Amino acid sequence: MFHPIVSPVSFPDLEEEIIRFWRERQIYEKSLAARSDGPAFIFYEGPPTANGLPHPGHCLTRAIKDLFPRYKTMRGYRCDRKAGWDTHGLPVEVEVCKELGIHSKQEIEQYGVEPFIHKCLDSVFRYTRQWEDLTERLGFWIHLDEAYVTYHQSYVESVWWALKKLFDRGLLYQGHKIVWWWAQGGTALSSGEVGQGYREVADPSVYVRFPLVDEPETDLLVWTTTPWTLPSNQFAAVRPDLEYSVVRIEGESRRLILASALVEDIAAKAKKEFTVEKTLAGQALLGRRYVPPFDDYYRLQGETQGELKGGGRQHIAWRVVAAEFVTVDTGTGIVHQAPAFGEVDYDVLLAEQARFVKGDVPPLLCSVAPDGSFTAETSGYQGRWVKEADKDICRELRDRGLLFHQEQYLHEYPFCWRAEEDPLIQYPRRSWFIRTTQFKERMLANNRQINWLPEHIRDGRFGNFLETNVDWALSRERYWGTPLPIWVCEETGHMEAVASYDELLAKPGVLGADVWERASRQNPELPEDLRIHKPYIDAITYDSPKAKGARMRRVSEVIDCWFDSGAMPFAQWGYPNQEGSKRRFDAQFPADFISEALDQTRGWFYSLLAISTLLFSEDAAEDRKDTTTPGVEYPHPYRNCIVLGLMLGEDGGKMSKSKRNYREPGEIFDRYGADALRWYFFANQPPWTSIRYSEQAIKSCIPEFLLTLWNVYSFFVIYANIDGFDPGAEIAGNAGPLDARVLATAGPYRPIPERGELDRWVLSELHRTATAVTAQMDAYDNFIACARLTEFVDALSNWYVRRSRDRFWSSEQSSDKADAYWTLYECLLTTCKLIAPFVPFLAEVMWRNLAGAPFGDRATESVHLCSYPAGDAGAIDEVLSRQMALGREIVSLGRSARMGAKLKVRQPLSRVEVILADRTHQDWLERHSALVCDELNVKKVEYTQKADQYITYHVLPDLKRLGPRLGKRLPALRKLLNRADGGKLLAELEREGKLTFDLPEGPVELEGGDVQVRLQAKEGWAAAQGPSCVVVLATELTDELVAEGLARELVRLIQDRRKELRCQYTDRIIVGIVTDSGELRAAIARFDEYVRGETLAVELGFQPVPGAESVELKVAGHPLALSVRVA
RNA sequence: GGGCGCAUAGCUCAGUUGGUUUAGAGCGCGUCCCUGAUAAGGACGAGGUCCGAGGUUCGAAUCCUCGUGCGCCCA
Repeated sequence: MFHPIVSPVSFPDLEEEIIRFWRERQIYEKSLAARSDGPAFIFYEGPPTANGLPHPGHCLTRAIKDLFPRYKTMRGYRCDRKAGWDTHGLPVEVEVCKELGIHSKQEIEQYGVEPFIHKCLDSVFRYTRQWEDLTERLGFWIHLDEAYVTYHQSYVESVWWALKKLFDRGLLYQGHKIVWWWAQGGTALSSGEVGQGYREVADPSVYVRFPLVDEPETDLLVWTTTPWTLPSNQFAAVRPDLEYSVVRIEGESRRLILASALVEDIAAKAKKEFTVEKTLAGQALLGRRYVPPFDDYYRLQGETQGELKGGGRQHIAWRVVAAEFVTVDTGTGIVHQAPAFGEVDYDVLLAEQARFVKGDVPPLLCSVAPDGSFTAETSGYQGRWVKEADKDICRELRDRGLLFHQEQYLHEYPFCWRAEEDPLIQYPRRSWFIRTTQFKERMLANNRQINWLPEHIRDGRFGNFLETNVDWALSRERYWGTPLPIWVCEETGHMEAVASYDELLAKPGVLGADVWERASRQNPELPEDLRIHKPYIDAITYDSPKAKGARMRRVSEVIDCWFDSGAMPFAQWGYPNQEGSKRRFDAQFPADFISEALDQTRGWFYSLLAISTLLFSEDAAEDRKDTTTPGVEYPHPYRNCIVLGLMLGEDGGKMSKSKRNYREPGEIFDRYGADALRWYFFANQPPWTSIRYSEQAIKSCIPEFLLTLWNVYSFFVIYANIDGFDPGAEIAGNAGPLDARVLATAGPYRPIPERGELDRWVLSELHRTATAVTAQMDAYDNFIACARLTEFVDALSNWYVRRSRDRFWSSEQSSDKADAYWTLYECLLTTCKLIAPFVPFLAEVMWRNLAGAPFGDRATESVHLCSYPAGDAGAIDEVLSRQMALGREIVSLGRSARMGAKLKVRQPLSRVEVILADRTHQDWLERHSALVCDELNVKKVEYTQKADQYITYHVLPDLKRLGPRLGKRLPALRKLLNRADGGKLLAELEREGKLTFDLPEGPVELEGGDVQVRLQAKEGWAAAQGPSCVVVLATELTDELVAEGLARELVRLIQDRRKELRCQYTDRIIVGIVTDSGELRAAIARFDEYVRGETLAVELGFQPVPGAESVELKVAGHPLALSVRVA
């Protein structure tokens, strides 16, 4: 006996049961153990941050991350799944600040770094519980209790190991980074924060004269929107290939130089008359020296020259340089360069610095203090907030005759998102960099080997990003993060990187470890891992090897938390410090599969690739002083990467809590279940398209797929139980996975070729589906795989079961009936396995009943422990498949024709004629006439060859074949074929075996394969046409047919009545029909046996049934009173 | 401003290396069927200037260019 199915089904309740089952029986662990000898399929978990609640977007990521490991496991791979948590970084600090009601760094320091760090730690795992619940409820199998955690000492030490490697190879260096700086708060803002604060403001737009040194009567006309940066001017940039003009201004002796393209514009703006004296290329301006508007620096260094690497000497600043970014869209074509206050300006400085020999390089001039006020180097403005000084600077320039023109300029400018009135400024900060640019080509080569899904990521977004690689700005002037493990000698500046806490404590004269020990004694709850964090780690100092008595102190920075996550391939094992980590790392590198959303392109996808390329590339060996880590072939550290689209809210906008445009995951699970959500993710769109959250779409997955399959399963169980179909009794011993081989040992299980066509057909479709799904999943295409599964379940339900229903109902125990059971049983068992990775709960529920109920311990405990059915291509019967499809098409067309003629299916018809475009399968169809008759309720099917009365023939060229052969002659041929009589052409083709046409450029010969025949039904017939045939109905009705139609109508009414009376399936009834219609009475009398048989009526009379309620009804317009009661 | 992607039915989306004739699916809508899978199920139908404009080609939803709109990333 199978367990009876409770109706209506509640998928969420069933799923909860399965979760308990998996947990109690440790099915996940068993699924791993069962493949312990299998090849490895390596999966990396991109660590989420648990300091916020998960939303449906996270469900998508986690569902995809579950799907492929499950699939691969069933395919025999061993797929360990180690969870991970990202715990460091600015978002955590921001959360804590919100909680404390503070925001500047100064306020954090006032609050105290130590308690602040403790708060960060608390915050990190605030929502872990919700994440873990979600993970389990979604059916995401992953080892949560063995998760790697980025703040753990072992993890941090791995990161340190990597950083030390880079440091020792000279790949870690200090430089300046121009950041968006919140001067009032004393902190840099991340790009995300900056993006939030853009507002449109009016800033001064000034055109300033820079007189040339060697031609004092001529000025460069320079444009800027930040007058306060002028005191820090170092260069003026032009584009060498642009044309510049020297112009004389009406009524003035001085001349101006500006881009030719802008002469008219600027003359108009200044309302002056310009006369172009001569033009010259930007190239000719390069190297020309000018006098900057403010001379605090110029006074001291204006004449300073430095030695060039290529030989010769040049002035270090205040001359014209080349820059590609110069445009003539705005400004003057000559751009003021203050490298301290602009990223592109800074790049210009770096390029200049690179030209000079060490010691002579141009310095970075910065006349602004970190608090945004001018320093003493800007006499006259010292102490003033720069933005506020703009006006006075402009006034001074005008007074000194240097301001050529001034206007207002509307543009987007960032403000601090926490202090709306504070504009941000670009400002240079000392920062640590990783020399990734040196590895650009290797990263690109590595990237080329990665299988990106979708493909365009490789050369598109990600490839482009790598092409424009800049050195990784690693350090952050923050508190909660992996401390940069570099100690500096306070006297000599000598630096050392440290790779572990023990290594640090082993340094000579080490001091300060007691700070942690004291804190730990005071508060024993603090995890040991904190000792490697700020502020405790900062307290640790040791003797400098370079200067007696001097101390080595740690730099103050922490690192970018993207480096943390990018280090996970080795850091998750604590490599190389932890016991056994080398073995684990080697065995789990590189990953076969990772997946995250598109926003990780510059995040995790990059950090993984960059770190791996720098540390582990085969050809990186030349840059390494040691060879302890073996080089690895590309690609690494991941081979296949599905880049998920972003998930949008119900309204198409960003998912947002306040807009309530999505539902909490927990609620989705309770209403529809995890399988519905998973199927919605997998089956509704390729994973890389952006996906709009749609509750309706999630809901509709249930009837579209889950419930359809469930109904087939339910149908099977109901009748198997009624009939006593018991596979457990027919199969001896261990039944294991109940695959075809095991089923074949059952006595009544007949070899497939001996079974009926419908059985052979559905089993062929089953193998076709399994083969296709496996191929698609191997190619990481879950969407197409799901489409195949949907098609199969539809075919199983709406064709196989529907066509087989009476076989299950028949009362005799025939071999045909047994075939039906064994066929459907096999289909359901295999389908369970096929859908298991996608909808693991439903698959398990069905498996536990279909296999577990009859076999108990003799069957595999869980469907997830079974092997995935890869399908047998040899078991696919293409011919039968085509034949059945034709049969279904004929039926469909027949119904369409009935619709057109308004002849309901209940009205029997005498005949249907089918005209096939291609008669290859006509014999087969003729042998299956019964099927068509039954479906269409007709007495006879005829396959007509000469059907000129019903249809016209069109002979069409097979374009794919003829296109390449005929080329430009094709349109003429098409015209000819179009005009010709199709019937005659066909006759000729049949007679001659070929068709010959005279085209303008010579004759053309076509054979049968070059043309396709299309049929078109003529007007005036109850006909319908499809791609391969036309179906024509005989519409004339005899009295006999009408009577039978009436009888069928009556049967329906009686069945309705049975249902209203809540009759059991097996109840016999007594029926009375009172009617004045002679026609109806005649029909009943004529089809008495039929009506009684269908309705299980033991009596069928024309009198009211005593004791039964009589209901007034109509059949085809004939009124009647119907009384029914159980016999 | 730059890069990447997207634009197909009322809605959500497919559309495989270009193949013209009838461009598909689901939902929704309309008409109907079935009533022994039954608080289900099914059939049929209507609905499209494939964003716009050029181009390549015998042939373009598909390839190219430009434009428009939207999204993401970066400035």
